[in-house]
Amino acid sequence: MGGVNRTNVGANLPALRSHNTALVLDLLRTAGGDGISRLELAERTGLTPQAVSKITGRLREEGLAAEAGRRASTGGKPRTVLRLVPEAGHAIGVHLDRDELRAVLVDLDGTVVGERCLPMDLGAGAEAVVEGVARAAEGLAESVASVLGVGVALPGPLDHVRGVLHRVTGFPEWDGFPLRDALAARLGLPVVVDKDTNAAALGLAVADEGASFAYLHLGTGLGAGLVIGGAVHRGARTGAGEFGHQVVQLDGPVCGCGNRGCIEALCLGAVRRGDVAEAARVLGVGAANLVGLLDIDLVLLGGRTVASAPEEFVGGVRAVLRERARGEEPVPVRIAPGGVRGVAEGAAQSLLAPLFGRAEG
Amino acid sequence: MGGVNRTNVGANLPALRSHNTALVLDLLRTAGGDGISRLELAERTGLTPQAVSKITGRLREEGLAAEAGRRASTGGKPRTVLRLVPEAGHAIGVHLDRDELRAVLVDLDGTVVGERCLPMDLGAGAEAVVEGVARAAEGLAESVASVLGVGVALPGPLDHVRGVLHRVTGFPEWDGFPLRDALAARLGLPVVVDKDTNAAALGLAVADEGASFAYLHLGTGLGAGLVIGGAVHRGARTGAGEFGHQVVQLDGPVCGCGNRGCIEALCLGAVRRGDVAEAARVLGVGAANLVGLLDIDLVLLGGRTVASAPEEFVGGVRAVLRERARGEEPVPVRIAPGGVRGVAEGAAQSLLAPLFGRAEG
DNA sequence: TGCACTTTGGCAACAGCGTTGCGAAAGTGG
DNA sequence: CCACTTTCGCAACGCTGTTGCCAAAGTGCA
Repeated sequence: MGGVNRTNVGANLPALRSHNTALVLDLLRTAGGDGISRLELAERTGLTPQAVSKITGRLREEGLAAEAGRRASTGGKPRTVLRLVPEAGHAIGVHLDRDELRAVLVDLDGTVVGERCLPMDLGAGAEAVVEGVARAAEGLAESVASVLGVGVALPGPLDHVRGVLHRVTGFPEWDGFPLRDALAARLGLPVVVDKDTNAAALGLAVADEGASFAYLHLGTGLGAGLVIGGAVHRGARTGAGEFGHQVVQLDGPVCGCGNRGCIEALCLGAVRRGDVAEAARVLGVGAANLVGLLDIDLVLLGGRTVASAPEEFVGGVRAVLRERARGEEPVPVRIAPGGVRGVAEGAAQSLLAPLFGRAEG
Repeated sequence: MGGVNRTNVGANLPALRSHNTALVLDLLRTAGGDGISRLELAERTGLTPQAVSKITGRLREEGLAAEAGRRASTGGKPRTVLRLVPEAGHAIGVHLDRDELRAVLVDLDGTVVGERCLPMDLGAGAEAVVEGVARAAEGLAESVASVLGVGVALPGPLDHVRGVLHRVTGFPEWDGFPLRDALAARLGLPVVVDKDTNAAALGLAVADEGASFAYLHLGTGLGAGLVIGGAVHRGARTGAGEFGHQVVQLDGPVCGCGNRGCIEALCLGAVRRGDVAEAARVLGVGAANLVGLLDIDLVLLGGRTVASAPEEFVGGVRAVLRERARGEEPVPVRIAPGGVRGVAEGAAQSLLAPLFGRAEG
């Protein structure tokens, strides 16, 4: 995690403070509108009530937290409920898809408070696209006092750390383009670039803290976002989640990637033939492989193709997982919530994540 | 990490102190016999030289670290080299295989300073096996002042957190046996139970700090130990690493697990037919799937079957990975160092790991 | 041989973290 | 109305890494 977590770096007092502050903010966020009391925060964090009081005191001074009524008494002074002040900060998330641009403005709570959607050809060239994204972001940012930054999600492999695109599938002219720096220079704001499936996974990870799950996205291609222990796993070269080109059929039909028997080729081939049941079965075999390998606790499905026959896909994948579980409780399969805005919302979350101690995987 | 890392728990001063201490100890360990100076420790940890001096001062008082000569001067006072005192602590690692028991005594450095190996039938019943392990451990512990604990590694699924066995493959009588508690009660020492592949992976992870790799073990079965970011990934139910029953051949030959087209069935089938090249190719396809999914940076091979034809297996797996890399630098494939003692050594490391801030994945 | 300079690393004072001790505030229940 | 419970802030505290400073221990040139 960001401050003190999972790193081989020394910790000092400021790091300790920001770690605990982020922890409290995260609990305030997940508590949502119901709020949470100081003593509950103390129990959940393991800190003493006094430490929580100091931390929440600072947060209230900064305007990030506020008192919000009180609980019923249990025989003594009733607990004061605290809540996050969502309007204290905003972030912009942009989903650059092949044919459209969708930008959302979210508050600290993750609630969408503004949205723009316009047609956009990814092949129109870097300058035009950067300008389009910048205009959309500026338009959204106008309505609020300050914006933490802009998260951009798009298909294809890229370098998440340096914010450089590799080979956006079907658009070779983007190869090597430093999207993050170009956009950051144009907007004067922090920018984070991420793969669309990872952004979607991050958005989904906000709800279930500490969970491990896979988000399988079946649209014009097939990809996955992996969340392990609450953090998006991107791998050493940000290339993790290459789910579509997992081989599940030795010497099977040739795939566009050059290999044989990739899930993507088999799955989309079946869809093209109208055999949704077979597509779901192949997807299920891949999902079962993934579940077995990583021992995750949830599989979420999304993407246009899945959306066209959600129940068949969920049912088909679920059947394979149940069969493989051999009597034990199978891993649940669900449609990913969030719909068409999921990727853009997740992209915005990549800016909010550090604030809540959810660092890079 | 243990104290402050990757957890949603609050941190206080003692946690901060133990985190930094563990960090310094870990650097002292990886420096090995060469030692490391205070200023290098400061650079590597990001702490100030003064903080490092205080920490190493405490370690020297406790006998865990010592001065070991000095570096050449660069124009001023030469740096004093510090090193870990390996004899300051020991741990015992036990590898319970189907037909033999191997126990090692290692010091803080991980060096094996004692070993016992005896035939042992896993089917001889819980009491007999526990007693055998206990005697071996006691025999090894005699020679040193104090032992941190005992790590036991064995095949088959188990609950690493609670130390309870599930279904040791081929030995149904072990189902549900609380091995950790039984052994801890018998020995009066902390005990950790782990799957053999995970223990081997942990042992290998000690060398490469922060690395992500997969250890593929091909013996009488096929399993994997996954190390992600320096920590062994066991998954929610300690079931991660089910590599052998990844399906890579839809509707392929039936496997012992009931599915069709599992890597294990295909791979061992080929070995049985004497077709090592095909076995290596199948293993390579599985490895490539894994590399693509997790974007790891290394594949290590081990186990009796691999050891019988190491170059063919490494070459075969490497060929598949190179083909899939499509021109980019392929992920390296190597034989896992450690040999027959690797699992036992890794089991011992699970006791040492917390001391060096390497916590449970 | 001596002196200027560089580098290491310990001593002491310090700021800031969560913790502890304690008491005021704000309820319930007889 | 009073005893009791529970919440929560103030103040003092212990301990962390940090900073300022200086002694120690080398090199290199005159």
